[in-house]
Amino acid sequence: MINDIKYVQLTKVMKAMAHPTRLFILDMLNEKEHCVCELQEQINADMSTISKHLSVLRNAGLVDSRKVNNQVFYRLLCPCVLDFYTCIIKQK
Amino acid sequence: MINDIKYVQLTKVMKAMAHPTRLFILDMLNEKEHCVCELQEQINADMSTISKHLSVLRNAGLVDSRKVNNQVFYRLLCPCVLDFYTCIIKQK
DNA sequence: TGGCTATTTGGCAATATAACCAAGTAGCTA
DNA sequence: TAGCTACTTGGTTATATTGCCAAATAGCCA
Repeated sequence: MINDIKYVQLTKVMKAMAHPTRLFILDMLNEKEHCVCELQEQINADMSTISKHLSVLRNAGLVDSRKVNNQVFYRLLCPCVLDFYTCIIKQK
Repeated sequence: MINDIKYVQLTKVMKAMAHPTRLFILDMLNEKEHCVCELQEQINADMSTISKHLSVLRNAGLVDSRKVNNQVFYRLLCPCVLDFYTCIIKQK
């Protein structure tokens, strides 16, 4: 019951979103795709830290990436996750 | 920007939901309010563990509780969070 | 009051997460 | 090829989360 695929998958997505930097990245990617260095301009952290956050999001299936020359562009796969923002904020 | 109240609150809610047992509890509470011992019947864990999960959910503002005699009944405050389930599952 | 049930809290050990630095890889461009 | 830029990966340390047991609290009921 509690070990249903459903809960395992949902937990993975929730964990991926349970960090302010990653929520911020999702917001940025909702607007348009961005490369890692564009994300870094807005986020005060080491590029390796941002790269690791991105790989958490990708493992959860929330984003995808494509390489263009020596840059890597990330895009949001699941814009529905952002509807959640308004749902939560409204409650407060 | 990244330290906006928005992201802090959202992160709190996401962290609260980022555990299979807590997602399962939210599902159970969506059906109707339940006391801790009813939850325990469905969850293979120590009651103290379940109680701690419930306090995480309460701190995030997702559930509320009321005492009836020597039982404590929990109810879902924010049913909108469950819409998220279908959003995610649909993607897969 | 004493004992029972339901629940919460404290403490601890195991595990997971996060951030940085350093080093590695890949694709330019000179 | 050498050096540069963009990014990822490995390693380490600090911090947070989880789950159990034991003990505390609260409300019955005899």
